[in-house]
Amino acid sequence: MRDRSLCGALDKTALAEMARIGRRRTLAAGESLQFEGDDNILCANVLDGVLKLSSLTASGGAQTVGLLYPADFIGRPYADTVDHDITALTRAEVCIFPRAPFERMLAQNAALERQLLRRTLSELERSRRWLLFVGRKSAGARLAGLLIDIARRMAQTGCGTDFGIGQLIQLPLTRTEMADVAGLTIETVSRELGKLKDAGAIATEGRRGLRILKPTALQAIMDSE
Amino acid sequence: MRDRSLCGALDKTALAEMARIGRRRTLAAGESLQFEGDDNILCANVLDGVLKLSSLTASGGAQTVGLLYPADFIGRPYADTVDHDITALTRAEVCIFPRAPFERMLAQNAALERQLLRRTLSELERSRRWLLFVGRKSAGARLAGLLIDIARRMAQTGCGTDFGIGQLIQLPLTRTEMADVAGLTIETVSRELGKLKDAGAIATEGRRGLRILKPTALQAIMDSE
DNA sequence: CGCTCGATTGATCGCCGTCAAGGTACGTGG
DNA sequence: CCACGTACCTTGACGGCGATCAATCGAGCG
Repeated sequence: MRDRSLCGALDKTALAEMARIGRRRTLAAGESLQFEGDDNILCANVLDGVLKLSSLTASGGAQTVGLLYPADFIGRPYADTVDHDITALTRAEVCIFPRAPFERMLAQNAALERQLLRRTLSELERSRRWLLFVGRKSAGARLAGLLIDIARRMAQTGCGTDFGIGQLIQLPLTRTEMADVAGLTIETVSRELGKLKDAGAIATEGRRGLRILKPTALQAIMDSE
Repeated sequence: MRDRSLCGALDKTALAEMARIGRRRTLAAGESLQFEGDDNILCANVLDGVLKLSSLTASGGAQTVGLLYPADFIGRPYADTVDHDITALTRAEVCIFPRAPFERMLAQNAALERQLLRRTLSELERSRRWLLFVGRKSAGARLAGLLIDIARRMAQTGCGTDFGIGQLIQLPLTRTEMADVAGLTIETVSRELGKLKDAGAIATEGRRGLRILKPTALQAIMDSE
């Protein structure tokens, strides 16, 4: 896993330095690493589990603006305050770096900085693609897109295999959390999941089990409108 | 302006190198610099004018995922293909760098790379904040937010002043383009602008003239729901 | 002055949010 | 192992916001 994370860019001494300033922390599901508005004092790497990046709106509703999987980077170097809440969706493990020494490492290690730049660029791209979804697509399409994205990421994380047809996936999100990502309500999520089941595109197993039975059908729904 | 752009990070020899590989180009309003799916062969800096980053949906509708103002950076180093159309909204001037030599410069110039990293991080943050808007806010709130954002950016660009009450702003977007940014239809944009006028928050002058008469009222609408 | 494209205004419809009532998974304790 | 309770999820009825369809208006240009 190390080679997919930031640390893939590092040589031996840099790795040692990284290990020196970092410390592991385990988060329980629902536990938050930081809140919007906090002083920005840390960066981190996700080692295990899934976390969300979210903001609260005035009316109490939440909008999740990103999901974080193993090997993803957390934090925003050079900023003074934190822009979003970061909360563990599942039990999660992260490797935390205090921001100041981390920035010092960045300054001294061009390879690390380049890696972070690449990562940030592709995160920006992800965010923009999702913006298109939320801005223009129907509830069904958004949900299909979310499921496909989750399935892909979980498969990568799990064991490097592509996600196979009918394989059981453990969803890292509750219905409420899926609604927060997609910009929908929990009721709509439930109904649209029902439709996807009726269409035979997916099957559910308990609250968090999911099987994708017809990837192409699901993709078609995602692309439609 | 140079000190707000990427080039602010450069020393004299680097600036000369940059000038050597870059070439200016003028775009007419509506002209595109690149299209989604193209080979990724260029990066650029916006010198003047406003451009949009957009994607087309299956049904022909467009979603604009970002606006680009003077000093903003265009392009995605390290990627093979282009993710979005880039189109000039107004007559615009850009400074184009072929991607390969630009990446070579990045590799040799840590300060330039750091500057680009900072820029990308804040662009990611902008994108996520807008995601929250599009995901959760009413049509009126989205439009108010868009107007405030445009006013701020245009004021910065224009002459460094904060945007004053009642000052005339030339909108760089048509109604259709505003709709594409906000994820609305042109009719809804028109109606919501009407409401904002009725409320005395703004005044319009011809198609593209805008005055913000009550910034606080506008901000309240933006924050509401 | 007239033409054309963009903007406005009106009428109607449908998706999805809201409110409300069960129903089901899953953990806890007997 | 089963009963129970709670939190999560599903399902239904209804209403409103914004999309869609359609007609008119008006600005800006030749």
